[in-house]
Amino acid sequence: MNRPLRVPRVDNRLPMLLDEAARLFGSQGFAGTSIRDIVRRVDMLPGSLYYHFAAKEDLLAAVYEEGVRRISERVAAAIKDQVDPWQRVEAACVAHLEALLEESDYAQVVIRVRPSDVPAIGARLVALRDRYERVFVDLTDALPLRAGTDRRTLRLMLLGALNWSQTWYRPGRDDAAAIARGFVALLRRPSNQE
Amino acid sequence: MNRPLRVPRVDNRLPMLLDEAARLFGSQGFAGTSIRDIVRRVDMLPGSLYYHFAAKEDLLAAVYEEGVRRISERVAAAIKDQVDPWQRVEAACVAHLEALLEESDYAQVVIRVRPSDVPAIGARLVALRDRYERVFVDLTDALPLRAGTDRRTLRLMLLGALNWSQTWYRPGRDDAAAIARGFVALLRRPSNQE
DNA sequence: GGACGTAGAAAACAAGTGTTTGTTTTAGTA
DNA sequence: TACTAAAACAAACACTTGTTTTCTACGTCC
Repeated sequence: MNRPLRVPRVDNRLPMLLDEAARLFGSQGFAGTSIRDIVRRVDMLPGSLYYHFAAKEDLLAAVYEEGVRRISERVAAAIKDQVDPWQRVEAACVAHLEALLEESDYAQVVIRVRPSDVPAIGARLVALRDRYERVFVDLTDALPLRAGTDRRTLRLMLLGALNWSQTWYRPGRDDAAAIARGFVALLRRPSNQE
Repeated sequence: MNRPLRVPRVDNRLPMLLDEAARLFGSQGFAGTSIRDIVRRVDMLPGSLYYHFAAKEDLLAAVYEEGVRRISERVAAAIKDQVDPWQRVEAACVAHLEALLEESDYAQVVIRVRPSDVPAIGARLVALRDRYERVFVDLTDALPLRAGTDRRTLRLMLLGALNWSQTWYRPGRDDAAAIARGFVALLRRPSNQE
């Protein structure tokens, strides 16, 4: 009979390890971050990481998965109370961007790291990201749009603009929620004057 | 009297070297590409690269600069004949995206590589990119928009959506020009039905 | 109290990294 | 023919990379 109860030790540094990995993968990318970079701040030796993960890629997969979990959670909580389709989209975008820019290193990894950069687990990462973005498919499908408007294009434009903001956003100067609302407003209200 | 004319050799492989560097930096990033990766396909030895460039970063700088030059050229040619502000923006976006997705490996590098990933030349890269994007500042400033519309937000949204398309675009399935026109149309015409 | 799983330390491994150094080949010039 | 610069070769440099192996302290459970 196998043992269902595994008792973790109190001095377990795995959480710290994941946090640091998220911080570095998110800011320097996968190839730009070495295992020694990660373990250094956790006061661990390089080899010790391999007790928790079989390979560097698996560490990334764990961080990436946690990142998807955290964004999904934030977005789900944000749209829960909204009923108006446009307000639901706006709430989701604000939550997405706040998680991405101001809250979680884990979320940054999801946006920053390209699955194609890590062939060994690329398919897994794509599946995770697709599963998350399905929320936005539903949200944009519910929008009352003029006939002929391409909903896929609208969704790709919105998510693209949000995700790219990671490259120019500077904390203090910019405000994540304001940016997200600004993008949604541009799609919702006409900008032209014809 | 010294000789201003230096005759380059005919078997000079520098152009091939730059092409290959652009291809790899664009598809695998800076840290993800080794010097041996680059020189291999050009039938060169690692050390020979250092006759042309003092460091790996300088090779990237050369590729990046050429990338900016190529996109700028394409965009300038595209807007030259247009007079209507919205059509100028559309032409610029189509040219930007076609260069980025279908034409030039060099252009991909400009979008793919983050200046912060290469601290040694980061400031130079930022300056180059800023200089290019100034075209879009002028283009969006000329748009006839309703009072109160934030032009910076509009520009960041447009460029962000375009640049991010690099992550999901697949040749054959997608069409760069159509994507660009779709994005511009969403900003130009109202999508809602209020 | 012996067995066992946890969470690492310690040290090394082979392969790969950017780079340097001395030398060679090629070709135009005086 | 002698000289010089261009462009690369050949081989190594010191260091970093991801990973493996062996050993050890600690707590839990029968």
